[in-house]
Amino acid sequence: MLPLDDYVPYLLNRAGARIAVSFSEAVRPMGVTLPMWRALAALTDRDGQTVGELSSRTSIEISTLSRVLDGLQRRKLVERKRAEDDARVVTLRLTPAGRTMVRRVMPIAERYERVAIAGLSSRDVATLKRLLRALYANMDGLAPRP
Amino acid sequence: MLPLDDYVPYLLNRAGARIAVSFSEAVRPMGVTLPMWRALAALTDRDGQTVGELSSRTSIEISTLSRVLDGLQRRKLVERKRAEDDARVVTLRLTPAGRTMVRRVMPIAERYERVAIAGLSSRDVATLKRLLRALYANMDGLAPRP
DNA sequence: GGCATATATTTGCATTTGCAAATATATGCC
DNA sequence: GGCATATATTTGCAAATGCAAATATATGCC
Repeated sequence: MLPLDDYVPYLLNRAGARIAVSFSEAVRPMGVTLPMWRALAALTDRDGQTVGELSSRTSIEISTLSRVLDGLQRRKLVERKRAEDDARVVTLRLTPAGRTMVRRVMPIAERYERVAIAGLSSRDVATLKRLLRALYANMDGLAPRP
Repeated sequence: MLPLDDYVPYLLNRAGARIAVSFSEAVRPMGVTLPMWRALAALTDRDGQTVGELSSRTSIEISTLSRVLDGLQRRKLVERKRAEDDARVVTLRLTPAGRTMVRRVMPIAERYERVAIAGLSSRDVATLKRLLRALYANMDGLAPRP
């Protein structure tokens, strides 16, 4: 039997959790949480996503995301608007303040990326990203059925 | 600026969270949660650890772990005992029922390991483990100061 | 057009979490 | 030995989470 710290799922969660805790602490002074940052970053990638799209993209559970959006909206970083073509969906847009916040937090995110991969060759980094995507995809079939 | 899904911290959390959710679901019928399983597995590696040791080893926050242990003790899978030499610490031991539970859950854990790394060469798996350990170590300096 | 069914989002509620305070014991110093 | 300080664990409490139910809107069929 493998010791706990030879299991990929454990190693993965352990590393992920540590980075998450550390990054959260770093951005707290700016008044954003990690899920908030994920939402802001994903909206920077593509503005005007719906709540459902953003949920898939960020892997934030949709009811949790709804409340994260409450916070972002209250702080006027994000705008919610019922879509014109399909009023079941709500589209999300960064406000100018939201974009400013992204510009302020981005350097921290980049610093954490750099710290995380410090000492790894760029080849290693490429491999790591590839493997993490593969792992995620591998779990597709086993995810809770909708 | 990188899109969200090129950031290592994001890829890491995403993959880790998906495996965690899926595994949790798989072991729920046996009445164990993921943190419970981690504790049981770590105690299988080495019996008689203290609560603090187990907390570091599993990366479960110590007050959370204390409550996880409440559950494991209530279900008679783990025994708590004040250490004889230093009565500040509590040592933890698997009961026979605890060992039985480990034997029952182990195949599921092994299946998840296999599914996670499906399609990866054994070289890739070795690389992945090495990189995940490196990442974890890299965050050492940035972790919240004690 | 009106009703039944489908999809998207939010809200209610119970559970889990983590920090900080409380408790228990140990060690060092007088 | 007794008190001050240090270490280990548990408990109180508030915040975050996820599931399921409630709400809002759409679509298909008659």
